[in-house]
Amino acid sequence: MVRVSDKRERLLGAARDLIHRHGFKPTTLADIARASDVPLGNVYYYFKTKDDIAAAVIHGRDAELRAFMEGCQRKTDPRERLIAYLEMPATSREAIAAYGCPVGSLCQELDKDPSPLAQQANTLLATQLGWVTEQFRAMGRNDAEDLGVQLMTSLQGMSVLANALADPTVVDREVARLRAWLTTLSPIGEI
Amino acid sequence: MVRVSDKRERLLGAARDLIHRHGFKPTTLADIARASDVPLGNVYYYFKTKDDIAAAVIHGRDAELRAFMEGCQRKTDPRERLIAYLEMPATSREAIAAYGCPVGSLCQELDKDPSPLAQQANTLLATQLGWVTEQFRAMGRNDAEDLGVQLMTSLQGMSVLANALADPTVVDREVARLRAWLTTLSPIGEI
DNA sequence: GTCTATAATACGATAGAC
DNA sequence: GTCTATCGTATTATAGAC
Repeated sequence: MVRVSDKRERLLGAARDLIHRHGFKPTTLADIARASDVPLGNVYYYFKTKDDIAAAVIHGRDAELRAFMEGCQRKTDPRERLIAYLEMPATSREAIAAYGCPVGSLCQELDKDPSPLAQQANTLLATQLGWVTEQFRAMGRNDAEDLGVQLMTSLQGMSVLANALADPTVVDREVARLRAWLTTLSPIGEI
Repeated sequence: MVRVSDKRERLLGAARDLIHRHGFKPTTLADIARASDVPLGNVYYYFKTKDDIAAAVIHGRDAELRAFMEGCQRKTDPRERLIAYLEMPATSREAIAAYGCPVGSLCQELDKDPSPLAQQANTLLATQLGWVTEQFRAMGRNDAEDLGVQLMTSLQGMSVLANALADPTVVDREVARLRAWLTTLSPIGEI
C-alpha cells in the first residue's frame, strides 16, 4: 500500500469549508493553504488555478449529493424518498443559519459573473430539481415539475431567510411544514 | 432653486445597479465611478469609504420597499395587500432570473462575513417579513408568523432557483401559485 | 514533490494641485 | 468642489533552490 500525501484532500476539505463560510471570492489561496497546513507556493502543485480548486469542490459536492439521493432511493415509496431527502437540510440547521445553503449561496455568488464555474455550480441545483421532480412523477402527479420547483424554492428560500435572520428555527419550521405537506399530498393526479 | 450637482445620485444609482448585477465585493470603485462618469478620486468627496456607498444603497432600497408596502397598504383587505405585494417580483422577473433578488442575494453575500453592513442588509428582509406577517395577522390567522415565513421563503427561493436556472418562468409559476394560495387561504384561524 | 521569495496586478484610499 | 497621480496593501500566480 503506497502511502501518498493527503495534501490534496486537506486542501479540498479546507476550501470546501472556507468557501461555504466566507464565499469563493473572499476566500484567498493563503487562507486555504494556512487551514490545510500547506505552504502557499505548494498549492499550485495540486491545482493550476484558484478556479480549479472551486471546480474540484463543486465536483465533490456533486458526488455527496448524488450519494445522498441514492440513499433516499433505497426507499420504495417516492413520497418516503422525498421525506428522507428533507433530512439533509434538517441536520444542517445550524450551518444553514450561520452560512446559508452551501450550494445555493455559491450559485448566487458565482451567477453574478457568468463563467464555466457558475454553470458547474448551477448544475448542482438542477440535478436536485431533476431528482425531486422525478419522485413527484413516480407518485403519479402530472404536475410533477411544478411541485419540484415548489419544493426546491422552499428549501432554498428557507436557507436564505434562516441565514439573514440568523435563526435555525426557520429551518425547523419549514422542514416540518414540508414534511406534513408531502405526507398529505395526494399520490395521483393534480389537486 | 439651487441647482446642485447630481453626482452623488449618479454614483448611488450606478452602485445600486452594479451591486445587484455583480455583487458588492466584485464591484470596484472604479466601476462605479466610470458608470457614473465621475473621476475615481472624486468619489471620496461624496462617500468616505466603499462600505458607505453600500450603506447608502441599502438605505435607498429600504425607502423603496417601504414606499411599495405603503402602496399595498392602501388596499383595505389584508389579503389584497399581500396579492398586490406579489407584483414586485412579478414585474422584476427578468432581472431576478438574470441577477437574483437584489435584497436576498446581497444578504447572502454580506452574511458571509458579519459586519454592520450585513446587519443593515438583513434588516431589509426582516422588515418585509414583519410586514407580510402583520397582514396575515390582520386576516385573523393565529399562525401568522408561520405563514409570513412561508411566503418570504417562497419569494427568496424562487429568486435563487430562477437565477440558477436562468429561467424567468420560475418566477411566473411561483407567483401564480402564491396568488392562488393567498386567494383561497381561509381568512380566520389555523387550517 | 516541497518550499521561499517574489513578480504582476488590482484595488481601496489619500495627497495635493487647481 | 474637482481631478490626477500615486501610495500601500492584498492576492493570484510564478521562479527557482532544495
